[in-house]
Amino acid sequence: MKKAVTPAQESTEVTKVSDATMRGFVGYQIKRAFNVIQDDLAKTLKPFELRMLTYTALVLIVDNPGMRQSQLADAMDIERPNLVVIIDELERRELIVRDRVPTDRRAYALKATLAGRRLYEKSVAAVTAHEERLLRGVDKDTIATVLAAMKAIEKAKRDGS
Amino acid sequence: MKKAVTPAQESTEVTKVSDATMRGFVGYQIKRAFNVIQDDLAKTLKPFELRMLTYTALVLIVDNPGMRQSQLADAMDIERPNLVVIIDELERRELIVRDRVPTDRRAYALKATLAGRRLYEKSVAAVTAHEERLLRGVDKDTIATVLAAMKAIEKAKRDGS
DNA sequence: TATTGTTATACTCTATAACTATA
DNA sequence: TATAGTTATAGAGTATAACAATA
Repeated sequence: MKKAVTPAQESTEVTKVSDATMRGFVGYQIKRAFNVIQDDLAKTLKPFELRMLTYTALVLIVDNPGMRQSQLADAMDIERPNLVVIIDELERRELIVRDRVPTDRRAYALKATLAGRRLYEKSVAAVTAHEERLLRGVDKDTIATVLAAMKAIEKAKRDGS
Repeated sequence: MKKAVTPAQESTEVTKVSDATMRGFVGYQIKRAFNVIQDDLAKTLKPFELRMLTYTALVLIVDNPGMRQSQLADAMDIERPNLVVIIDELERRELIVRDRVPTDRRAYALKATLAGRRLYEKSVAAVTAHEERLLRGVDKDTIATVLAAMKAIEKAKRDGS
């Protein structure tokens, strides 16, 4: 939720910033873009009282009913303890339920309620619109290329460690 | 710094997770890749006692001597108050100095010290190697496409607000 | 009045260790 | 012993309001 640059800051005597050095710093540019996305997404999800993490969890649970928390944490690439509060929040709002798994009483099978599925429908539509807004000016092929590159980065990590 | 998936988690009866729904969620994939980058970068910078933010600030100051804090915050897309602690840390380590601007005694001109420039040289080399490692498997053209897409997302934000 | 840098503060995300109950 | 989920906690990033000094 950053404010726009003020005119006063734009017109100074100092060298225009550093495209030269930072151009090669891919992580820096991805961070900046991610901040923009995260910021706009937060605004988009606010009317639904969801955040990126609660939204992602809800979508994954609706699409994969019966999923366990450890599987969901793995899918979301977050630690189990951090997922607990997310699931707590969705359960408290009665968007999902924790069902005990009969064959393994340690685990929960996560399922969306009707209210959860309804919020899912509305919020997915809003997020789709949000992404179309931010990605206008980026054609379909480019988006596919970006997604492939993001997966390649994840893969490099898996292979390297 | 996530651990690898255990074999036990990989072989379950639950549907393999949801590429179908999440594929369209570009922000989700960028977030995952950014987490990987951030994580690997943190390890890369640890020997230099730098983090992504302190590294970025150091690089920008070395390349743009005389920059003011408000300009740097703007370049880094963070709020002024959050930059203060970053600059404090770099100054405490004597990597940069805050010089009063004679023509505007409210502002500081930020400049790197010799030690700062030396750390810059070493850390930039390490970060370059880190990015080559993570981006092996992504060709030059694709990287250029990704960078252009990231800038387009930033632009969409600027135009939209 | 407005801007630069600052302090204080609060919220979110992330990560680890240690616990419980089950397996 | 190991795993699923939990609790407690700490570190880092981000955002806003309010202040002093200066313009």
